[in-house]
Amino acid sequence: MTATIRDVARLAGVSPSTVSRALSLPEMVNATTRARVAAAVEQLGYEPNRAARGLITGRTGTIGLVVPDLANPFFASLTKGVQARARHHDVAVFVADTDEDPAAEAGLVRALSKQVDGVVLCSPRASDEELAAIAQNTTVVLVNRTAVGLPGVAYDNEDGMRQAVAHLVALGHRRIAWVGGPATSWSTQHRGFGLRNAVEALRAELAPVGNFAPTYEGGMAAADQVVATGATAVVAYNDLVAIGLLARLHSRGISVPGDLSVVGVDDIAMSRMARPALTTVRLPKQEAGRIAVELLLAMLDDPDGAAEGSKHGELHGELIVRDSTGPAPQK
Amino acid sequence: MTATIRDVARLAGVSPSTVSRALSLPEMVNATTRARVAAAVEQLGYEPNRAARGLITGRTGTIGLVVPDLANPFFASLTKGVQARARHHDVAVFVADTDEDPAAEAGLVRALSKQVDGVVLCSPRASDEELAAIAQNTTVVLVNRTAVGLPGVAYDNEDGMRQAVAHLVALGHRRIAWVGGPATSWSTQHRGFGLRNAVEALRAELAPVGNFAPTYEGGMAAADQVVATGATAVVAYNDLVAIGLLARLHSRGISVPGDLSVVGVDDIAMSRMARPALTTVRLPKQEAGRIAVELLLAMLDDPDGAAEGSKHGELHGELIVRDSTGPAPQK
DNA sequence: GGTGAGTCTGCAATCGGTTGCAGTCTGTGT
DNA sequence: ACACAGACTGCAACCGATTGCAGACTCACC
Repeated sequence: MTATIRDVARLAGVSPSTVSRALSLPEMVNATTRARVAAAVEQLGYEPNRAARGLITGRTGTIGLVVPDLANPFFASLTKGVQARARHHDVAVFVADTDEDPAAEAGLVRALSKQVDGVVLCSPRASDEELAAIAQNTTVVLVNRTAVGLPGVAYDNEDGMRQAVAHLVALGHRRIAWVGGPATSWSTQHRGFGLRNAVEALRAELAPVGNFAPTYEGGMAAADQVVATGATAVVAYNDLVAIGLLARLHSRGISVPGDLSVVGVDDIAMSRMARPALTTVRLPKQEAGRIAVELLLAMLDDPDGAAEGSKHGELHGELIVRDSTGPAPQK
Repeated sequence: MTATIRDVARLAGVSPSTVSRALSLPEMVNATTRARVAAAVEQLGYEPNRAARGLITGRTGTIGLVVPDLANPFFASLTKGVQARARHHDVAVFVADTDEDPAAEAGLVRALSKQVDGVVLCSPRASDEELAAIAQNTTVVLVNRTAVGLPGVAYDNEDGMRQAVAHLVALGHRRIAWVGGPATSWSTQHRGFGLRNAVEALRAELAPVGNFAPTYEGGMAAADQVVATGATAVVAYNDLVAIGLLARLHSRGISVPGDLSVVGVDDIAMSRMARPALTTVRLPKQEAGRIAVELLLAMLDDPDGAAEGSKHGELHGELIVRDSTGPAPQK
């Protein structure tokens, strides 16, 4: 059906080996031969069979991506970034969605690992030990978190929280509530930590209201507790939670930002469309995917990991001020 | 590194052929031998190398999915459905995002087609001819549209529009505006058609305001024209457009649903969170992905297409009434 | 006991490439 | 004229599976 390397060889009047070399090690073959091969390749529209190549080289030209939930715009953007960068390197991407089920992750990665050269893993909930076990048999790059000994790309959450708090304090807020995401989530821990530091440095006060699902519903559920803290501003785990807060606050007749300022994290598309438009810490999502791919491919090209230094990527957020934050209300 | 079929054979004291058969054609091998093989497989954690198998069978156990934009929640849901169903069949999915560039599609599908058994293609803009050309060399299932001669799964847009119009007419609306998406989009054409029919059947009046980008910005841009038509209700191409409308109407001080009722299509997550919560025609998105996969796999198993009858899937939308529609204002 | 059918199992070819090794050819230095 | 290095190229083995074909063995039946 489709042309094989033998067809090309016949047409060019050379052996298959020469064709193979002309394609992968061009400097090893005579320029005129190379031209004949190129012509034959062109004429037949030949493209090497990846399965056959992979069989002998041990590389598949494919990477895997595991995310908790594709329908979450944060992960969708991440996937876009991974995908675009991989295509740029002529690498295909298997996407697997765990449906927010951390237990399924290990199995998925194991199944994937047989078919790919490496995996970009987005696993906010798994423990460091679980991750280490997974990385035992597969080349893995973490994304959106770190774990000792494993390469990864993550956000500088502390810096992001510092920006948010500085903004709020400048607006006169002194007591700031914090709606955390799942307690086991890496981001929850780091954002909480960053927040505590920032608040302390600026002589304000933090009022954590506990852990909630990282969803719109989570935000709705948290809203009343936020109000009860008496805080004049709130930082939410992410934008979905912040938008949930907005909804519940609105229905209780609490004005944003008049009575309460709200800050999210992520800057998903929806945040711009919320009412009031959400002030948030924008995280470069596609960028994270891109860097993760680069990291992974670099590791695959250099399995000994000589380039230890570059095994971590760190990305910075940027505060986007919109309409959900304003001056603290006068007592 | 990992166990091969030879290792298993040696451990079980049989030939590789027998191992292969024990796994793929169990009834061909003696029960006791089969048990020995099974034990060896278990002990070694053997799993057949897909590349090697694909080389000889010509099947890769992989399908491709091409979508315009993963960041669009509609396509993200679709992808989830495809992905879940494929995993259920132990088939991996390559995801490719064309970045809303119809020109890139053909190339992408061609590149993909070398590596997969078939492709689920979501291409709202391409012409029937372009699709036919693509399907020449690859097994393709269309999704979210139809084209003559090609298998696919699509929504019954006319039925959905009928539901929307019936709802609006029941609320007393007589003049209904229609904000179309891209003119070349299959869905725009079919929704427009369905709308005209429904409006005519119910003795109402349709006021089309032209074609806009299928985005929030598109909706913002369309809003003033909608108002200018004097309609008391508007059906938007999709939810993103509807939410854009909501935003612009709000900033102009036009009350929804007091002055104008708004209906979207899709029911993306964001619609529930809009203010007012959006009335919309819910399209079963994951279901579409699932059915497309089933269709594709069936075609692959039966290349002659004996099962002509089942080559099309049709899905129905369901009107979800929320707060953006209400009684028509009294003149 | 011999024959034939039937059931398993193994041999070896094959899929489409890649690569170590050896051979050919050309050109240069002496 | 000869030896030798260097540049290409081809042969053949190999990656890890699947599968047509044939051999081995069992069993029943005549």
